[in-house]
Amino acid sequence: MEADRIPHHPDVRTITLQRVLDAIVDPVRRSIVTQLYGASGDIACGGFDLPVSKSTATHHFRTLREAGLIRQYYAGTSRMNALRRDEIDEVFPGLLAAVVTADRGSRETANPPEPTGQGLSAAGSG
Amino acid sequence: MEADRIPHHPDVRTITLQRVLDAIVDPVRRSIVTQLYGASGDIACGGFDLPVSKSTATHHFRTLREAGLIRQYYAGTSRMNALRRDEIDEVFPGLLAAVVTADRGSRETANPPEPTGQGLSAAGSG
DNA sequence: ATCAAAGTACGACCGTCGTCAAACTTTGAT
DNA sequence: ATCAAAGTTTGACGACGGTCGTACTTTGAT
Repeated sequence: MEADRIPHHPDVRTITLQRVLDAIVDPVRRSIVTQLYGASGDIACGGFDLPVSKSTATHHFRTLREAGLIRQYYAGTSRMNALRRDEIDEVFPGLLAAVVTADRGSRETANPPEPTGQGLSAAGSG
Repeated sequence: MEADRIPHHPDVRTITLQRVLDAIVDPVRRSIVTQLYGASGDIACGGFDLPVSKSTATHHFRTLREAGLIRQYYAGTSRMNALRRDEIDEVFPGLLAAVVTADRGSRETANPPEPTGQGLSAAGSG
């Protein structure tokens, strides 16, 4: 049956700052949020670049959903993820934008991918 | 000796988003930040309203300091705490403001002090 | 009907973190 | 010199959470 295929999503009024922070404090989950924030549309669970196993990823998506940060729905066998951007911004103005902006900046300087190479292509940092 | 009385403070350039979020995700520490944000000046460790023991408070202040969120200095036997507001806003624009704003709103609706009687009288329970 | 793909659910493991009490240090007042 | 106030340090404890592998479910294609 497809009963539990419609997971529970918290109402926007029941979203708490504590849960939102608990969600985005994890680097994997924050990466998911950042990827969704910059994407043009929704993304399937398998469409993210994540350094964890599938079962762990499921755990993270569930945490994000229960915190109220994402909305999940099925499309075939794929589970799509949508960022609840406007709703979050309604209850916590500026929070998501500030975190995503900070996160993007952090990833620039955090993953120095061994510039051993001679690649001059787009080495622009700044 | 007063050597270790000058605790280490990270340079603003070494402040990371991960540490900042790890710091403010804890409700006690976030409360400290919020109180500092709304204060007119610096506050001694003992000047905060915190629901934990002194040793635990020390631990939280240290975490905040090492994350780069506060600056600590002595004034007699009291250790003063200053929010590194401008510096944080420089590296993570809007983050502190968004979190503090959200936190204030949360505390409003988080401690419903038994609104049983819609009385205008402050039902002080403490 | 069969099979592969995409996720989920369930335990288990283990490190981290928040918590406290007790002992200690430094400072300032008497 | 003595004492109190303000924090710190240390060690211990317990809970929570991120991780994985395995088994399972649902869907869509053959």
